[in-house]
Amino acid sequence: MPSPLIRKLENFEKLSKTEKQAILAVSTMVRAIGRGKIILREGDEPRKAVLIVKGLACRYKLLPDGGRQITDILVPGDLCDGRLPLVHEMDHSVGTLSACDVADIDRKMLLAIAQKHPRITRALSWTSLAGEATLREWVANVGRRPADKRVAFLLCELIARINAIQRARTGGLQLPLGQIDLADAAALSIVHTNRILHRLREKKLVAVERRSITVADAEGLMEFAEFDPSYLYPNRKGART
Amino acid sequence: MPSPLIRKLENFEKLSKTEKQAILAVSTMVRAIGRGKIILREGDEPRKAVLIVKGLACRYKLLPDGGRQITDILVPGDLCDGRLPLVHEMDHSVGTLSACDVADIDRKMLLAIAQKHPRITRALSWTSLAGEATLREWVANVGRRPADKRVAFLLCELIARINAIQRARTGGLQLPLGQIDLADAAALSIVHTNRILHRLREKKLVAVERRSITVADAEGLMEFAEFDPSYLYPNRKGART
DNA sequence: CGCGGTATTGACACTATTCAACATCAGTGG
DNA sequence: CCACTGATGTTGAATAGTGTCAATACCGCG
Repeated sequence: MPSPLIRKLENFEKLSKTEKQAILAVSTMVRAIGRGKIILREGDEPRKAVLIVKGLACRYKLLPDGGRQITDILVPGDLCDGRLPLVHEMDHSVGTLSACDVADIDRKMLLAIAQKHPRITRALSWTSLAGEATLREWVANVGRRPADKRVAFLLCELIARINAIQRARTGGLQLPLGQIDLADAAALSIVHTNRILHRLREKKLVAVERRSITVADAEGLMEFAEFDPSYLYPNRKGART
Repeated sequence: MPSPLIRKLENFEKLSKTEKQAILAVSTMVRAIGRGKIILREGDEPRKAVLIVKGLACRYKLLPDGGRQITDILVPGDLCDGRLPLVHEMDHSVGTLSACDVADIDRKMLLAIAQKHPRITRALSWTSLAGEATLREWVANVGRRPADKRVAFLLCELIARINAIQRARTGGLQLPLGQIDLADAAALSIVHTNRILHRLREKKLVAVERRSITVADAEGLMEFAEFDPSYLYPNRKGART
């Protein structure tokens, strides 16, 4: 499988063979991580950039009362520590939601590549913009949507983002996502998340198994959630309805 | 008053006289805007960067059901359209929460300055990182905090950010903020926001007037909200508790 | 002076949380 | 290979927290 990072960047900027090669060259150090593991901890100073190659991960914050709020889900092609040219202290943690393959990327090498290939830099800037837009969408989602649409919205975003880096999708898409994690992302209790999922299942929009949710009717789910994916592509004009 | 943008950037990078001059030179076109006006509309392609010089503004999204979710509050020194080197379509709107003075900054000029002065570019990158961290904090705040701490948290962030660009603070800080706007930021109903404010007033933490909230006891409010401002300064190490 | 936006208050409905008990599954070690 | 065990999922009932509705008060502005 080609690097999902290339797939992701090419959604924003067409890359030359040389540029793709350069990206491939830095993302060779792939290692497997189990589910529920911590990749980066709040307060850490990340030494290397970590690329999600396979599986799902998330950014999250722990609250004083022990609660956890997931602020972003990472799909293959996503980099853990957002902006590259700067070292900093993590304001949040990153952990896996499923078993993952990740690639460790040396920050200096990544920076060197970015400086050599302006198109890559620009593509990375786009991903950063998309990331910010996604966060705003999450604030609105968590703050103002009713629970059922909120959960549906999250699932819609996930399949949209995964589809953007995986071609040739056929039928439903299975997400390796447990209900506890879904609850922490939707800012709902586990019990309520469970009930909402059952409701979505009754509407034939999703199928639920242990630690996996299959989107059965992506069209219907998007309609139900009133999902407009244009925020994921800040470079495309007029995509907005 | 010196440019609040300089104040803000100097929280991240010490700037030379030349650099300050350069910033001052591009932010001369100041104009006044009334309260409740739209500065940038979702879907627009912003032609110029807009700097808040005085007053409060906000980013917000409108939802299909007519609701409004504020995703970020802009204080003096903040730029409306986040990232500079890129033109794009707004995924959200920007509007004023109080009467404001804003400066229109030509994007090309700003870009030219950034290219000439790496320290300015770096400072802008820091502000961008801080902005992302703030958004994550908002997701956690709106998603997981009880209503009273949520409102308190918002007020704490506001005074922290305003204090960062205004020296010589004495006593309580008055925020020109109506309850409707506060409700849209906290993701609460107007009625409930009103009751929460009364509760905070009973605790002698704030004073409420028409379209203005005065933080009477900043220390107490921060303690009550469990507010840790370190996310606002991603460049400072070890600030985290 | 009247009008519209804002703030306030009470009653009520509803959504979501909590608690608790139980079912189920996957992994582990004996 | 099986039994144990801890994590996950499921369900019902009681409760707390918020939202909605509606009526009123208030203020600034035209």
